[in-house]
Amino acid sequence: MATQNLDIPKIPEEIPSELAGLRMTKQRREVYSVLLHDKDHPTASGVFRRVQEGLPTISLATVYNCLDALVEHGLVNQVNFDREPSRFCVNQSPHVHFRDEASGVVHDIIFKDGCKITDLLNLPAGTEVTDLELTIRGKLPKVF
Amino acid sequence: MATQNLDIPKIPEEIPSELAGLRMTKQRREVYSVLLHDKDHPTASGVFRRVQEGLPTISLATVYNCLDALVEHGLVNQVNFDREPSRFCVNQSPHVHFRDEASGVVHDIIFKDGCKITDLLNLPAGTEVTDLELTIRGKLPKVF
DNA sequence: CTGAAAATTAGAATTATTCTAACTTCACCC
DNA sequence: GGGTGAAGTTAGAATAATTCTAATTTTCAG
Repeated sequence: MATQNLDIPKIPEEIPSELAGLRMTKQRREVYSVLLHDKDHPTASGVFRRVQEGLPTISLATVYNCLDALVEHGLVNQVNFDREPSRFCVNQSPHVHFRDEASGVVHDIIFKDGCKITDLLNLPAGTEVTDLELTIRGKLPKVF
Repeated sequence: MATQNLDIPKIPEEIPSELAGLRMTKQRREVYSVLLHDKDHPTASGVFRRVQEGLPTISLATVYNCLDALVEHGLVNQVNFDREPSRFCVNQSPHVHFRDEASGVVHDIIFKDGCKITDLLNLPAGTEVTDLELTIRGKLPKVF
């Protein structure tokens, strides 16, 4: 099942030796780099396959470790659709994930300016939201 | 003397023999009944444990089958938090799931009147939304 | 350089879920 | 009621994403 992104990504030339307090080992750098280049929400195995091209000796466990570390430090988002394998994308401006049922493609959807989802909800006053995940399934219009 | 109340059905006396086009076998009825009674988003194993009290011979596979059937027919919602085991609740008015990080408890949160989440999103005009899942993590205020 | 801490690795273990194949129950028709 | 085919249930095996373990390698501070 392929995925793709509606936005055109910009790729930083160089990843520094430390990011967000996370030491950038060559494995982590390669994993992060794969996600920066291919913004199509790959699974851990997908990342593994691509990273192997540059680092043939890397292990799947390391890919999981690296993804965990990157997610932990806020550099990467972990996206879950139902119980399917987790998918990963670089963390950008807040966005939600839309899966087109016809093609299976996952698109990033951004909010309209100034819109906050929690404004719509009857949350108790004073509730502190630390994380929020919205996934949508549907059909895109013909033109897409 | 034999006990006399073994086949008296639990809680909602009148779950009909068919619901939403789904034949209500005694296993499905019991699973549904558990979810109607305990609205705390149990996992499949949790449902299994509770259903066993009334139907000691039921198998875990059947619980999964029943939950699938109930979800398929729109009577039950399947809720996924990250990669944790799926949780289940009876389908009611549209709501989102809030997990309190302090207690781990999952709360149902309803929308404010007239609010539609898709109004906030830059979806291509004409996009048809078939399903939508919003999960939130956070901390409730002290008073809760 | 050296020792400790952190990271990586291969493979085993875990676990929620699905599959399989045999058995049972059900609904319908005679 | 009894026969029949479909639907549902069951126990146990299989699957697969992820995590764990224990051993090795790399990194960094002193």
